[in-house]
Amino acid sequence: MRAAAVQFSQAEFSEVNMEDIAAEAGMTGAAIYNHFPSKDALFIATANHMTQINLVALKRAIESGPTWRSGFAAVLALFVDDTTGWLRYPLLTSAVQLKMLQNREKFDEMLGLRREYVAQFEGLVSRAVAEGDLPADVSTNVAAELLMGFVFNGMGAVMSHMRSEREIRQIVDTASLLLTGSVEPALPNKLDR
Amino acid sequence: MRAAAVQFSQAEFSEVNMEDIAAEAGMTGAAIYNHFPSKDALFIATANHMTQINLVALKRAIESGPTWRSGFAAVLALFVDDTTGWLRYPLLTSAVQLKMLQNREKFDEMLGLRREYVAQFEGLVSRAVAEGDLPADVSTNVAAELLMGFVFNGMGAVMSHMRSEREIRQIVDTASLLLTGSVEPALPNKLDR
DNA sequence: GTCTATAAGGTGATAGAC
DNA sequence: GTCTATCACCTTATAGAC
Repeated sequence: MRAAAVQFSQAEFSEVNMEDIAAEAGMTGAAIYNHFPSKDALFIATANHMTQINLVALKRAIESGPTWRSGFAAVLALFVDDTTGWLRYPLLTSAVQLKMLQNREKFDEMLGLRREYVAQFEGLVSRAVAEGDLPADVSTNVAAELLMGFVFNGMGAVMSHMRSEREIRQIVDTASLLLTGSVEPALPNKLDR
Repeated sequence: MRAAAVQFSQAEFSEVNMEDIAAEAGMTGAAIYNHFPSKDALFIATANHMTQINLVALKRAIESGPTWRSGFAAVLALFVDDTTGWLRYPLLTSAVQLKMLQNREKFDEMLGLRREYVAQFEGLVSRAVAEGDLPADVSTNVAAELLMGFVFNGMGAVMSHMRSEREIRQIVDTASLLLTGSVEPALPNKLDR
């Protein structure tokens, strides 16, 4: 699945062939079929694995801060260290979204995970409203979808162009500035190390 | 090119075949080769066309407002009416970015256009600094890349899930709220109608 | 400028030996 | 569980009639 993630994050689904993935994993294409019944199944298993692992980190980060700002800063901080080892595949994340829209049946588990992501961001938005940083009449769902899109798709797109550690830290700090109005250090995360 | 844009915005490059595009345009696959020498060339021509048209609208929108907030609001307002007719292809935009990263030589014209987009957003950021809404030590380039990513990739991803006119208006208003702190009506644009 | 027919090349998946 | 060999299918692109 790691080899698949690497390949699927560098080219679109149809352009990645089983030989490429197998080579990355040190075997031949046919051997993959001892572990996954099809290319589709490998893609879905990999995407679900990545999404599940990152969901746990997302939940912990959001719960870690006393204010919505610090919680959100902790979410952004995940990308600096790639805490889970599965956060640096933004193009794979986009590919999953595209295929999910095209084929909702095959991606029912992914759709459930996506709803959990949105729920996490909805919690963040609710806290921002309670703390007086967003008006009470904001649509919690739309604001949550947007925050999630800003982080995973927007920031992800920028990180595709700028990949050095220094640049990623700058991207994260600037995103925090644009979205929360300040660069708040993600203290709880740092204590984890 | 319109037919190609429709198809390329609904599935990834390799999953769209020439017959699909031709059918959308009312011909057979072979006929396309009287207009474009290859599938790649058709994709690039379509992407460049879309990008150029939207760049003109982006420039006008950014220049239209007295403050950076109103300029940015005008940019967001473009998506409500799809002023150019070429703004509702967010998945095509993402696909272009992926292929551009993979094959920089073939996309040299697109890379030039992308730099012009960034320059437009850099102007917006500079004005925000001058107006005291962003600190002077912000990286103009990174902030501009992020704003662009938030709008085209972040908001685009949300619009892929919510496509009704009402939802798009709500997405745009909420994005304005999250990124500028207020929902500012894009007056100059409205006067254009 | 569009069509039908087809060549040429690549890929997912399977069979069967080890 | 991995390999080699191969099948079956699909797609881009071209040839040549109209």
